[in-house]
Amino acid sequence: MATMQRLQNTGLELFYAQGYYNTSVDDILKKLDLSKGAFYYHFDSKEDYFIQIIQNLLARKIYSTLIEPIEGHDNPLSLITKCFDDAMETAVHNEMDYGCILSNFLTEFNGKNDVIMRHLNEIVTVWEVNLVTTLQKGKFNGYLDRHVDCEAAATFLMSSYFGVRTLMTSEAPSAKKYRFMSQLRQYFKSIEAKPVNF
Amino acid sequence: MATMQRLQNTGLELFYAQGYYNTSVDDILKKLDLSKGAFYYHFDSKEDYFIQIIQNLLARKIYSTLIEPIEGHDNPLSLITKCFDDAMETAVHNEMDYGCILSNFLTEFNGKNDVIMRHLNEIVTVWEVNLVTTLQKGKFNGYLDRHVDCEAAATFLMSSYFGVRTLMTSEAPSAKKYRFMSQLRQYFKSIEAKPVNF
DNA sequence: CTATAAAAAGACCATATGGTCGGATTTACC
DNA sequence: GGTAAATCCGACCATATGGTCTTTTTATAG
Repeated sequence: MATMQRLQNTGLELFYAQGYYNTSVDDILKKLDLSKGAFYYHFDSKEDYFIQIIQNLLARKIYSTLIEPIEGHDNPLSLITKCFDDAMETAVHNEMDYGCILSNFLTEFNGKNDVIMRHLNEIVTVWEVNLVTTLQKGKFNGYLDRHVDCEAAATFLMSSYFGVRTLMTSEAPSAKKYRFMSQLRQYFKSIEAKPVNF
Repeated sequence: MATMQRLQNTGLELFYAQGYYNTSVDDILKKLDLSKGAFYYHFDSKEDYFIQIIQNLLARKIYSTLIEPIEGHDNPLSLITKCFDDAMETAVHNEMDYGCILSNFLTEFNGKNDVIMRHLNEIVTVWEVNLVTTLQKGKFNGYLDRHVDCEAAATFLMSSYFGVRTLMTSEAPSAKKYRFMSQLRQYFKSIEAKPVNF
């Protein structure tokens, strides 16, 4: 694999596990047995490096785990349920889980680096737009109650997902997942299309 | 005010705004116009310093904003609604909001410092226990449907609150708050006690 | 084989960091 | 006023950090 790819992959790994500010360029170089020269040949700075990681790896990761799985013409509530369930199951089985990578970086860079924040927010927006669209389509197709505010539902879903991933990192992730999912279904039941009365 | 108090207050401020790893002891000292000697006279290390801040300031802060407001014999769903609304309103009006301080530190220290994580998790547990107790009492008093899983509801509430505070930091906090609250009420409607059929 | 450019090495630099330590200064108390 | 303890100062240290620069290696085309 090309050096540039290895650098980005290992960078994302370490930044996710240890945080951006708590991970030095030397840490990454040591892990790959590379030199400073190799690094600064491919990237202008640590910040430039991270931005490329965001665009090349993080964006795709979020897309493949949170966006693509909810596309389709089925009941969006079922798709979202399965999507969240799968994502959390991966986290549970990952002995070293550090929460939702996107949420973590949002927390780390908020108020500290506007450039990086813009890139992260772009990803958040893509997710949000996709969620809203999916919910609206679901409403149109008769899966959701027609009174549902899809923007609000999307915000609520994103919030709860970010939060539960944070909570899961501290204690009893499996129990947290189970409890979360049960209440997510409860919430979904309250916004799904009501059977028509004859 | 005593030097030790000033150090702790300013420390919490800066750690919240910039993160623990991204804030140096010198940063805090400069802001207070104090010297290294003063700092290391009162604290053994940066870590010891932070732990004292957690116990003296963070724990109280969480208690006064998230725990104490939901104590009482009224409808717990109303109390929680008002508590979250107030907390988020404070965040909205704070031009420089960095999210839920507890959630942020959980994210920053997860997998990096077990000692600090234990202290943070203790606070999380206190909050959780209080939420569960309040909900159970509410069920006993006929405010909640008798089928509600109170542990699950507490997890769901904590998750969504952590998450929405993170989301609010990135864009349109006021809109996010409004949307979140509307869906929180929706969820609450689905777990409140159902009127009895005659 | 050689010329050329891409890729990588690694010594070096300025600055920042957490932490130490001997001494100065302030405070409390007799 | 004198004394001892509490408080604070700031120079100093070892190490770490992001980044630069020159040199060497590697690959590739003619």
